[in-house]
Amino acid sequence: MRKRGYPLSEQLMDALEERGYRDTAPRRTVARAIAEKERHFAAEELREQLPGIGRATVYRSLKILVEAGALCRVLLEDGNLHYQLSHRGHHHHLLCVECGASEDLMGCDIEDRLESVADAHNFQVSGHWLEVYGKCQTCRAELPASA
Amino acid sequence: MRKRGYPLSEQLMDALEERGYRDTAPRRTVARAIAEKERHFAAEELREQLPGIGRATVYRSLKILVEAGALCRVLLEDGNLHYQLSHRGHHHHLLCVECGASEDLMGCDIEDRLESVADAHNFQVSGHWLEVYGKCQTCRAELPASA
DNA sequence: GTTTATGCAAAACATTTGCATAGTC
DNA sequence: GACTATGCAAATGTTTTGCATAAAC
Repeated sequence: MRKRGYPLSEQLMDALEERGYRDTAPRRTVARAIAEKERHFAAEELREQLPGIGRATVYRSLKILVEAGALCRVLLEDGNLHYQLSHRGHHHHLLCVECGASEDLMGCDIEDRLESVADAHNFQVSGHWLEVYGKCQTCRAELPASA
Repeated sequence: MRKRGYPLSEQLMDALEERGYRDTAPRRTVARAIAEKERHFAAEELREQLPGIGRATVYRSLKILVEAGALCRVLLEDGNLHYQLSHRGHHHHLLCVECGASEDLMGCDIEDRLESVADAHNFQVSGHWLEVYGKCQTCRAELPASA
Protein backbone atom coordinates (compact mmCIF):
# COMPACT_ATOMS: atom_id res chain seq x y z
CA MET A 1 0.00 0.00 0.00
CA ARG A 2 3.09 2.11 0.34
CA LYS A 3 3.77 3.75 -2.98
CA ARG A 4 7.34 3.88 -4.16
CA GLY A 5 9.00 7.24 -3.91
CA TYR A 6 6.06 8.77 -2.16
CA PRO A 7 6.81 9.53 1.46
CA LEU A 8 4.66 7.79 3.96
CA SER A 9 4.15 11.00 5.89
CA GLU A 10 2.66 12.55 2.77
CA GLN A 11 0.26 9.68 2.50
CA LEU A 12 -0.85 10.39 6.03
CA MET A 13 -1.39 14.04 5.17
CA ASP A 14 -3.30 13.04 2.06
CA ALA A 15 -5.61 10.89 4.12
CA LEU A 16 -6.40 13.92 6.24
CA GLU A 17 -6.84 16.31 3.35
CA GLU A 18 -9.22 13.90 1.65
CA ARG A 19 -11.37 14.29 4.70
CA GLY A 20 -11.26 18.07 4.64
CA TYR A 21 -8.65 18.59 7.32
CA ARG A 22 -6.19 21.39 6.77
CA ASP A 23 -2.56 21.05 5.93
CA THR A 24 -0.71 22.49 8.90
CA ALA A 25 2.88 22.44 10.08
CA PRO A 26 2.16 20.67 13.40
CA ARG A 27 0.25 17.92 11.62
CA ARG A 28 3.12 17.42 9.21
CA THR A 29 5.51 17.11 12.10
CA VAL A 30 3.29 14.51 13.74
CA ALA A 31 2.88 12.66 10.45
CA ARG A 32 6.63 12.58 9.90
CA ALA A 33 7.26 11.20 13.36
CA ILE A 34 4.65 8.50 12.89
CA ALA A 35 6.02 7.58 9.47
CA GLU A 36 9.38 6.81 11.05
CA LYS A 37 7.96 4.46 13.64
CA GLU A 38 8.84 0.86 13.12
CA ARG A 39 6.62 -0.38 15.89
CA HIS A 40 3.32 0.43 17.48
CA PHE A 41 3.63 3.32 19.89
CA ALA A 42 1.80 4.99 22.74
CA ALA A 43 0.26 8.44 22.32
CA GLU A 44 2.26 9.74 25.23
CA GLU A 45 5.48 8.36 23.76
CA LEU A 46 4.86 10.21 20.52
CA ARG A 47 4.12 13.38 22.38
CA GLU A 48 7.33 13.20 24.40
CA GLN A 49 9.38 13.00 21.29
CA LEU A 50 7.72 16.09 19.84
CA PRO A 51 8.35 18.75 22.48
CA GLY A 52 7.45 21.54 20.11
CA ILE A 53 3.91 20.26 19.57
CA GLY A 54 1.11 20.72 22.04
CA ARG A 55 -0.24 17.69 23.78
CA ALA A 56 -3.73 18.34 22.49
CA THR A 57 -2.52 18.54 18.92
CA VAL A 58 -0.82 15.16 19.17
CA TYR A 59 -3.91 13.50 20.58
CA ARG A 60 -6.22 15.21 18.12
CA SER A 61 -4.01 14.19 15.23
CA LEU A 62 -4.01 10.58 16.33
CA LYS A 63 -7.75 10.63 16.60
CA ILE A 64 -8.38 11.95 13.12
CA LEU A 65 -5.75 9.67 11.62
CA VAL A 66 -7.57 6.70 13.09
CA GLU A 67 -10.87 8.04 11.75
CA ALA A 68 -9.28 8.43 8.36
CA GLY A 69 -8.14 4.83 8.49
CA ALA A 70 -4.48 5.70 8.20
CA LEU A 71 -3.69 4.53 11.71
CA CYS A 72 -5.11 1.73 13.74
CA ARG A 73 -5.33 1.18 17.43
CA VAL A 74 -3.64 -1.83 18.94
CA LEU A 75 -4.54 -3.29 22.27
CA LEU A 76 -1.52 -4.60 24.15
CA GLU A 77 -1.68 -7.62 26.38
CA ASP A 78 -1.21 -5.42 29.46
CA GLY A 79 -4.22 -3.35 28.48
CA ASN A 80 -2.37 -0.36 27.11
CA LEU A 81 -3.51 1.18 23.90
CA HIS A 82 -1.01 1.77 21.14
CA TYR A 83 -1.18 3.02 17.56
CA GLN A 84 0.38 1.86 14.36
CA LEU A 85 0.22 2.51 10.66
CA SER A 86 -2.74 0.86 9.12
CA HIS A 87 -2.67 -0.91 5.83
CA ARG A 88 -6.27 0.03 5.44
CA GLY A 89 -9.11 -2.37 5.41
CA HIS A 90 -10.09 -4.60 8.23
CA HIS A 91 -7.29 -6.67 9.67
CA HIS A 92 -5.86 -8.03 12.87
CA HIS A 93 -2.46 -8.19 14.42
CA LEU A 94 -0.07 -10.85 15.50
CA LEU A 95 1.80 -9.05 18.26
CA CYS A 96 5.14 -10.32 19.43
CA VAL A 97 5.36 -10.02 23.20
CA GLU A 98 9.14 -10.20 23.07
CA CYS A 99 10.12 -7.58 20.55
CA GLY A 100 6.88 -5.74 19.94
CA ALA A 101 6.82 -6.49 16.25
CA SER A 102 3.43 -6.87 14.69
CA GLU A 103 2.34 -8.65 11.60
CA ASP A 104 -0.92 -8.04 9.90
CA LEU A 105 -3.45 -10.74 9.54
CA MET A 106 -5.57 -10.12 6.52
CA GLY A 107 -7.79 -12.09 4.28
CA CYS A 108 -8.04 -14.84 6.80
CA ASP A 109 -11.26 -16.66 7.38
CA ILE A 110 -11.66 -15.83 11.04
CA GLU A 111 -14.40 -13.40 10.11
CA ASP A 112 -16.42 -16.11 8.43
CA ARG A 113 -15.98 -18.37 11.37
CA LEU A 114 -17.20 -15.64 13.69
CA GLU A 115 -20.24 -15.04 11.57
CA SER A 116 -21.29 -18.63 11.64
CA VAL A 117 -20.74 -19.01 15.36
CA ALA A 118 -22.71 -15.83 15.99
CA ASP A 119 -25.46 -17.01 13.68
CA ALA A 120 -25.88 -20.03 15.86
CA HIS A 121 -26.66 -17.60 18.69
CA ASN A 122 -29.00 -15.53 16.55
CA PHE A 123 -26.58 -12.72 17.01
CA GLN A 124 -25.96 -10.12 14.32
CA VAL A 125 -22.30 -9.18 14.26
CA SER A 126 -21.47 -5.54 13.66
CA GLY A 127 -17.84 -5.54 14.70
CA HIS A 128 -15.18 -7.28 16.66
CA TRP A 129 -11.80 -6.76 18.21
CA LEU A 130 -9.13 -9.40 17.95
CA GLU A 131 -5.51 -9.24 19.00
CA VAL A 132 -3.23 -12.24 19.00
CA TYR A 133 -0.18 -12.35 21.26
CA GLY A 134 2.82 -14.60 20.99
CA LYS A 135 6.32 -14.89 19.68
CA CYS A 136 7.39 -13.96 16.19
CA GLN A 137 9.63 -16.08 14.04
CA THR A 138 12.74 -14.08 14.88
CA CYS A 139 12.23 -14.21 18.63
CA ARG A 140 11.50 -17.91 18.52
CA ALA A 141 14.89 -18.43 16.95
CA GLU A 142 16.72 -16.15 19.36
CA LEU A 143 15.09 -17.38 22.53
CA PRO A 144 14.57 -21.08 22.04
CA ALA A 145 12.85 -21.30 25.40
CA SER A 146 9.92 -23.28 24.19
CA ALA A 147 9.86 -23.08 20.45
CA MET B 1 -21.54 -23.75 36.79
CA ARG B 2 -23.85 -22.05 39.23
CA LYS B 3 -24.91 -24.52 41.86
CA ARG B 4 -28.53 -24.61 42.85
CA GLY B 5 -29.34 -23.04 46.18
CA TYR B 6 -25.84 -21.84 46.71
CA PRO B 7 -25.60 -18.05 46.50
CA LEU B 8 -23.42 -16.72 43.76
CA SER B 9 -21.78 -14.31 46.16
CA GLU B 10 -20.69 -17.25 48.28
CA GLN B 11 -19.13 -18.84 45.25
CA LEU B 12 -17.15 -15.68 44.71
CA MET B 13 -15.98 -15.76 48.30
CA ASP B 14 -15.07 -19.42 47.95
CA ALA B 15 -12.94 -18.66 44.96
CA LEU B 16 -11.02 -16.18 47.06
CA GLU B 17 -10.67 -18.41 50.08
CA GLU B 18 -9.36 -21.21 47.91
CA ARG B 19 -6.56 -18.89 47.06
CA GLY B 20 -5.80 -18.00 50.65
CA TYR B 21 -7.58 -14.65 50.77
CA ARG B 22 -9.39 -13.83 53.97
CA ASP B 23 -13.09 -13.67 54.51
CA THR B 24 -13.84 -10.05 55.31
CA ALA B 25 -16.97 -7.97 55.49
CA PRO B 26 -15.98 -5.51 52.74
CA ARG B 27 -15.20 -8.37 50.37
CA ARG B 28 -18.56 -9.92 51.08
CA THR B 29 -20.26 -6.65 50.33
CA VAL B 30 -18.42 -6.38 47.05
CA ALA B 31 -19.18 -10.00 46.19
CA ARG B 32 -22.87 -9.50 46.90
CA ALA B 33 -23.03 -6.43 44.70
CA ILE B 34 -21.30 -8.24 41.87
CA ALA B 35 -23.56 -11.26 42.22
CA GLU B 36 -26.57 -9.05 41.60
CA LYS B 37 -25.21 -7.61 38.39
CA GLU B 38 -27.00 -8.72 35.32
CA ARG B 39 -24.59 -7.05 32.96
CA HIS B 40 -20.95 -6.26 32.70
CA PHE B 41 -20.02 -3.25 34.77
CA ALA B 42 -17.28 -0.69 35.23
CA ALA B 43 -15.11 -0.68 38.32
CA GLU B 44 -16.05 2.90 39.04
CA GLU B 45 -19.74 2.08 38.68
CA LEU B 46 -19.44 -0.65 41.28
CA ARG B 47 -17.57 1.65 43.60
CA GLU B 48 -20.20 4.37 43.35
CA GLN B 49 -22.88 1.98 44.40
CA LEU B 50 -20.90 0.92 47.47
CA PRO B 51 -20.30 4.20 49.30
CA GLY B 52 -19.31 2.39 52.47
CA ILE B 53 -16.39 0.62 50.83
CA GLY B 54 -13.11 2.26 50.05
CA ARG B 55 -12.13 2.78 46.47
CA ALA B 56 -8.95 0.76 46.89
CA THR B 57 -10.83 -2.18 48.32
CA VAL B 58 -13.19 -2.29 45.37
CA TYR B 59 -10.34 -2.23 42.88
CA ARG B 60 -8.29 -4.74 44.82
CA SER B 61 -11.26 -7.08 45.09
CA LEU B 62 -11.88 -6.92 41.37
CA LYS B 63 -8.26 -7.69 40.69
CA ILE B 64 -8.09 -10.79 42.86
CA LEU B 65 -11.45 -12.01 41.59
CA VAL B 66 -10.11 -11.84 38.06
CA GLU B 67 -6.95 -13.67 39.15
CA ALA B 68 -9.11 -16.30 40.78
CA GLY B 69 -11.00 -16.74 37.53
CA ALA B 70 -14.34 -15.80 39.05
CA LEU B 71 -14.60 -12.58 37.06
CA CYS B 72 -13.45 -11.74 33.59
CA ARG B 73 -12.58 -8.48 32.00
CA VAL B 74 -14.58 -7.31 29.00
CA LEU B 75 -13.37 -4.80 26.50
CA LEU B 76 -16.14 -2.55 25.25
CA GLU B 77 -16.25 -1.21 21.74
CA ASP B 78 -15.51 2.30 23.00
CA GLY B 79 -12.35 1.06 24.68
CA ASN B 80 -13.69 1.00 28.23
CA LEU B 81 -12.92 -1.95 30.41
CA HIS B 82 -15.76 -3.71 32.18
CA TYR B 83 -16.06 -6.79 34.37
CA GLN B 84 -18.50 -9.64 34.46
CA LEU B 85 -18.98 -12.98 36.11
CA SER B 86 -16.91 -15.62 34.50
CA HIS B 87 -18.06 -19.09 33.81
CA ARG B 88 -14.46 -20.18 34.17
CA GLY B 89 -12.28 -21.48 31.44
CA HIS B 90 -11.30 -19.63 28.33
CA HIS B 91 -14.13 -18.06 26.44
CA HIS B 92 -15.18 -15.02 24.49
CA HIS B 93 -18.18 -12.74 24.49
CA LEU B 94 -20.87 -11.74 22.10
CA LEU B 95 -21.65 -8.25 23.36
CA CYS B 96 -24.91 -6.59 22.41
CA VAL B 97 -24.28 -2.93 21.66
CA GLU B 98 -27.96 -2.13 22.19
CA CYS B 99 -28.76 -3.61 25.56
CA GLY B 100 -25.36 -4.59 26.89
CA ALA B 101 -26.23 -8.24 27.23
CA SER B 102 -23.43 -10.65 26.70
CA GLU B 103 -23.40 -14.25 25.72
CA ASP B 104 -20.49 -16.53 26.19
CA LEU B 105 -18.80 -18.14 23.29
CA MET B 106 -17.23 -21.39 24.37
CA GLY B 107 -16.02 -24.50 22.73
CA CYS B 108 -15.94 -22.87 19.37
CA ASP B 109 -13.17 -23.57 16.95
CA ILE B 110 -11.88 -20.04 16.63
CA GLU B 111 -8.83 -20.98 18.64
CA ASP B 112 -7.89 -23.69 16.18
CA ARG B 113 -8.35 -21.34 13.31
CA LEU B 114 -6.07 -18.81 14.98
CA GLU B 115 -3.40 -21.40 15.54
CA SER B 116 -3.31 -22.45 11.95
CA VAL B 117 -3.26 -18.90 10.63
CA ALA B 118 -0.46 -18.03 13.06
CA ASP B 119 1.44 -21.15 12.07
CA ALA B 120 1.47 -19.92 8.53
CA HIS B 121 3.32 -16.86 9.82
CA ASN B 122 5.71 -18.96 11.92
CA PHE B 123 4.18 -17.26 14.91
CA GLN B 124 3.79 -19.03 18.23
CA VAL B 125 0.54 -17.99 19.86
CA SER B 126 0.56 -17.51 23.62
CA GLY B 127 -2.69 -15.66 24.05
CA HIS B 128 -5.34 -13.58 22.37
CA TRP B 129 -8.14 -11.20 23.06
CA LEU B 130 -11.38 -11.40 21.15
CA GLU B 131 -14.60 -9.47 21.66
CA VAL B 132 -17.51 -9.59 19.27
CA TYR B 133 -19.98 -6.73 19.04
CA GLY B 134 -23.42 -6.73 17.54
CA LYS B 135 -27.08 -7.13 18.24
CA CYS B 136 -28.55 -9.90 20.29
CA GLN B 137 -31.61 -11.85 19.33
CA THR B 138 -33.93 -9.79 21.51
CA CYS B 139 -32.74 -6.44 20.23
CA ARG B 140 -32.94 -7.60 16.65
CA ALA B 141 -36.60 -8.34 17.21
CA GLU B 142 -37.31 -5.07 18.99
CA LEU B 143 -35.45 -2.81 16.62
CA PRO B 144 -35.92 -4.32 13.23
CA ALA B 145 -33.68 -1.67 11.70
CA SER B 146 -31.59 -4.05 9.69
CA ALA B 147 -32.22 -7.50 10.95
C1' DG C 1 -12.59 37.34 6.20
C1' DT C 2 -14.29 33.16 7.76
C1' DT C 3 -13.30 28.94 9.48
C1' DT C 4 -10.34 25.62 11.50
C1' DA C 5 -6.23 24.44 14.21
C1' DT C 6 -2.97 25.29 17.89
C1' DG C 7 -1.06 25.48 22.48
C1' DC C 8 -1.53 26.03 27.04
C1' DA C 9 -3.24 25.02 31.33
C1' DA C 10 -6.66 22.96 33.75
C1' DA C 11 -10.03 19.45 34.18
C1' DA C 12 -11.50 14.94 33.91
C1' DC C 13 -11.08 10.03 34.47
C1' DA C 14 -9.62 5.63 35.94
C1' DT C 15 -6.51 3.19 38.57
C1' DT C 16 -2.68 2.54 41.91
C1' DT C 17 0.02 3.25 46.08
C1' DG C 18 1.75 4.55 50.89
C1' DC C 19 0.62 4.11 55.27
C1' DA C 20 -1.56 4.08 59.79
C1' DT C 21 -5.44 1.57 61.67
C1' DA C 22 -8.41 -2.32 62.13
C1' DG C 23 -9.77 -6.98 61.46
C1' DT C 24 -8.78 -12.16 60.58
C1' DC C 25 -7.03 -16.37 61.49
C1' DG D 1 0.10 -12.18 68.14
C1' DA D 2 1.36 -12.32 63.35
C1' DC D 3 -0.19 -11.40 59.20
C1' DT D 4 -3.51 -9.47 55.95
C1' DA D 5 -6.97 -6.15 54.66
C1' DT D 6 -9.02 -1.62 54.88
C1' DG D 7 -9.76 3.21 54.03
C1' DC D 8 -8.20 7.46 53.12
C1' DA D 9 -5.89 10.70 50.57
C1' DA D 10 -2.58 11.59 47.47
C1' DA D 11 -0.02 10.26 43.44
C1' DT D 12 -0.10 8.51 38.83
C1' DG D 13 -0.83 8.37 34.10
C1' DT D 14 -3.54 9.19 30.22
C1' DT D 15 -6.75 11.64 27.59
C1' DT D 16 -10.00 15.52 27.00
C1' DT D 17 -11.61 20.29 27.11
C1' DG D 18 -12.11 25.52 27.22
C1' DC D 19 -10.45 29.31 25.28
C1' DA D 20 -7.67 33.03 23.39
C1' DT D 21 -4.39 33.31 19.66
C1' DA D 22 -2.66 32.06 15.20
C1' DA D 23 -2.73 30.03 10.82
C1' DA D 24 -5.05 28.10 6.61
C1' DC D 25 -8.09 28.46 2.87
